[in-house]
Amino acid sequence: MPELPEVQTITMDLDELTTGRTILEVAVIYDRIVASETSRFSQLLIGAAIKKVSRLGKWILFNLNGPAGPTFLLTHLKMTGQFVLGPWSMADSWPPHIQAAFLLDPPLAAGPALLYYDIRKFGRLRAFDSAELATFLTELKLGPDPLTVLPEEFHRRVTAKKGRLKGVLLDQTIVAGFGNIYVDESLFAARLSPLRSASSLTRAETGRLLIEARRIFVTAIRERGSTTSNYHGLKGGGTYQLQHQVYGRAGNSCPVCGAVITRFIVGGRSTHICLICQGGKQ
DNA sequence: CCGGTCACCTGAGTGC
DNA sequence: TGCACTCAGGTGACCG
Repeated sequence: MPELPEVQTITMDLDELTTGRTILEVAVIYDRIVASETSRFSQLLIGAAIKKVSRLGKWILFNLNGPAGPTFLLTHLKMTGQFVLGPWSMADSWPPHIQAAFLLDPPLAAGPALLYYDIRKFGRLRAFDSAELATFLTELKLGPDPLTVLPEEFHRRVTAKKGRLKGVLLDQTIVAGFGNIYVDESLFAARLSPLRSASSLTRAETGRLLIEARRIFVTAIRERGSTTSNYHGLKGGGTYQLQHQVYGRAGNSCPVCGAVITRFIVGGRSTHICLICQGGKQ
C-alpha cells in the first residue's frame, strides 16, 4: 500500500517511538513473513537496542546495537503491511493479521509490543548483520531518492530507459520511492503522458517532473500520506488523498481544464490522466 | 531490453 | 443473504 510519503511517515514515527528501546522477545506468527535465514532472525534481534529507523526508497531499515555487534531489521510493507503498538500476547492468541511481534523495553504507553500487521501477507521482514545487509542492498540496486537526487542525474537515469515513462518511474532501480498514486499525480502535475517514451523527455521536461514530484511528496509527507483503503500509520491515517487531482477520480472533471479524467491500464497498473492536459494516450 | 501475465494473499465493493 | 466477480498504493518470476 504505502509509497514514499507513507513510508516516510511510518519511519519518522517508528524512529521517534522506538529509538533507545531494546527488543526483549521476538514472535514470528506467520513463518513466511521472515525472508532472511529463519533460525537467525530472532537470534540477531533479541537483546538488540534500536539506534535509528530510516527509509530507503519504500524500505524501512532499523539500525540496532545487537549483543554481537551492529544488526539490521529491513522491512518492506508491500500492499497492506503496517506497524502498530499493542499488547504482547501468548502464543496462538494473537489478534487476526498480526504476522510478527517485537516486545520492547521500556514499554510504550500504547503497549509494550511493536506488532507487524499485514492482511495480505505480501510484506517481508529480514534480519542481517552488516555484511549481509551490504550484500542484500547491492543486489537490490535501489536508485537514488527522488527527494534528493540532482536534476541532472534524474534526467540521465530516466532518459537512459527505452520504456514508457510510467513504467520507468515505477522501476525502483531508476529512482526509489514512486508508486502508482504518486506517479499518476506527478505526471499530471508535470503535464506529461504516462505513455511517453522515457528516452524522449527533454531536460526541461524531466526538470519539471522532478520539481512537481518533489512538491507533491513534500506536501504529502506534511499531510502524513494518503489514506484510501487501509493505510494506517502508527498515529492514524494521512489526509493527502483529499488533494489527489487524478488518482481515483476517473469520471470526475480535471481540476485544471474541466475535461473528464480517464482511467486505463498501463503495464498492468490502473492509470489516471486528463487527456487534454497530458496530451492524450501517447 | 521490453511488455504482458501471473503469483503471492485477503477483504471490500458491486451487481444480480 | 448469498454468490460471482472485480479491484487494491508492490514486486518478482516467467514467457514471447
